[in-house]
Amino acid sequence: MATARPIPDKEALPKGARTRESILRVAVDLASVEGLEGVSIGRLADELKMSKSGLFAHFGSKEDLQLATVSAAREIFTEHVIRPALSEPAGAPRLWALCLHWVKYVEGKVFKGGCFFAAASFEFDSRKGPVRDAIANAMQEWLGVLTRAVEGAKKAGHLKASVNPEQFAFEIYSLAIGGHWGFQLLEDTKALDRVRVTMRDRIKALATPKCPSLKLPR
Amino acid sequence: MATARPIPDKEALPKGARTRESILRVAVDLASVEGLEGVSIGRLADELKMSKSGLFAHFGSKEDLQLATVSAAREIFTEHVIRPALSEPAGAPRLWALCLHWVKYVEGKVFKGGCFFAAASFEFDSRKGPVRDAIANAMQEWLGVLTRAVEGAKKAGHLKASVNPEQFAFEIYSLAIGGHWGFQLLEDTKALDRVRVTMRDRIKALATPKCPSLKLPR
DNA sequence: ACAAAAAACGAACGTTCGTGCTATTATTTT
DNA sequence: AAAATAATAGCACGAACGTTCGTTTTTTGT
Repeated sequence: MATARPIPDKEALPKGARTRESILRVAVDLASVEGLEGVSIGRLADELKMSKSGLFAHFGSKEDLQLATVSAAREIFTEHVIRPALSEPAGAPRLWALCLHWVKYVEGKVFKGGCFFAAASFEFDSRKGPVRDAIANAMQEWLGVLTRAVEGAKKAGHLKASVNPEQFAFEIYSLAIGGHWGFQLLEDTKALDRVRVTMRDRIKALATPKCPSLKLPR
Repeated sequence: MATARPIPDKEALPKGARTRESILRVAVDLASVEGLEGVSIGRLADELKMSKSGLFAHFGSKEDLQLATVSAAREIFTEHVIRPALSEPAGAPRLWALCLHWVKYVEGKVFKGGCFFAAASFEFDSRKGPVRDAIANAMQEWLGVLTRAVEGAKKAGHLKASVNPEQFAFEIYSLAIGGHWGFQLLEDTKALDRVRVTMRDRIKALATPKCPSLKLPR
């Protein structure tokens, strides 16, 4: 017979998976502040009020924990930046939405220490191994999303035919990471506003008359 | 009487200072790869074939070692990027020299793991304390150097009067850090070439007819 | 050359690191 | 409700961490 409760809406996941998720949610936050290598199992266990060994059992090793953390961060990133932009029409609006959502994602402290991948990228950029590869992979994909958005804007006739999508996607990415640096390290509260303006200026400089207007928020 | 050796040219520094220097030279290299927090005293001592305690005595604490490492890195950065550019005439040539020397400094692996400050910036960007402040300070100065170079280029009539120096300096910085990311993390060997081209394009887009030509190396 | 000072060492400290085990609880499934 | 399974806790390990201390070696100034 079925369970007496007619509302099986929530928590269909088994206990283990739920715990795992909450561990990873704390792990990504911690990693964005202390770095991925700086997230120790003991520290993580304290934060979650569980035993080191109990937590450890969810992952076979520290490296597996790091890989799981990277992929958890990837999902959160997709959720906050990529997915909302994909619901915008292809072309300049979608490209612009990617920019705006990225900035909002940093501004809104989705991760406590700013963008997880900004930290992880520069932490692992001269190492070897699967963790570095996972990070590089995620970033390659992100750059790919940006590149395709630029291509889409070209196809929609919003950007000039002379635009090089890889080049321009890289430029936008650079502005994003530069803004992150100004915001987080230099504590320049205006940094992210300026990034939005600069991004818009750059898009407009390469736009055709067909390009719809790009609105700054608020 | 003077020493028998008539060539007292080298090593006027006392022993302690010389050792300290060689420690810090290894420390910055190691930090550019493993991160500043990742440089352990034991590891550093192994690398230099000296005892942990002997090395430790040169610095009162790990934090002091980190601060010394930051300022050693700062000197190396100045030597490789800022000083050579200052011998160029103020204006677009000096701004362009800053760009080129920065790229060369990354490309030439002055630090084993790429730019020390790229790593350190993103490692400490959401922490507190004197180490973070020292890094932020150095980066603020670097941004200042870039900003003044843009101002100089405006004054020389090489850049349009409409150029906002802070804005444009930030843009150049962003391209630099973006290039570092492509080069180090994505292992894109063309990344730095593309950065040079993009930087030149951006300068030219804001240049007046008076602006001298900016040559790409090789 | 000798005495004073500085530098380097070796051992030990208390912690924390990642990682095994073996129990003991919770949760599912029957 | 009982049996089977999964999740967590407890404890211990060897290694590495930053740091302290007393001793020995090396450099320096006279």
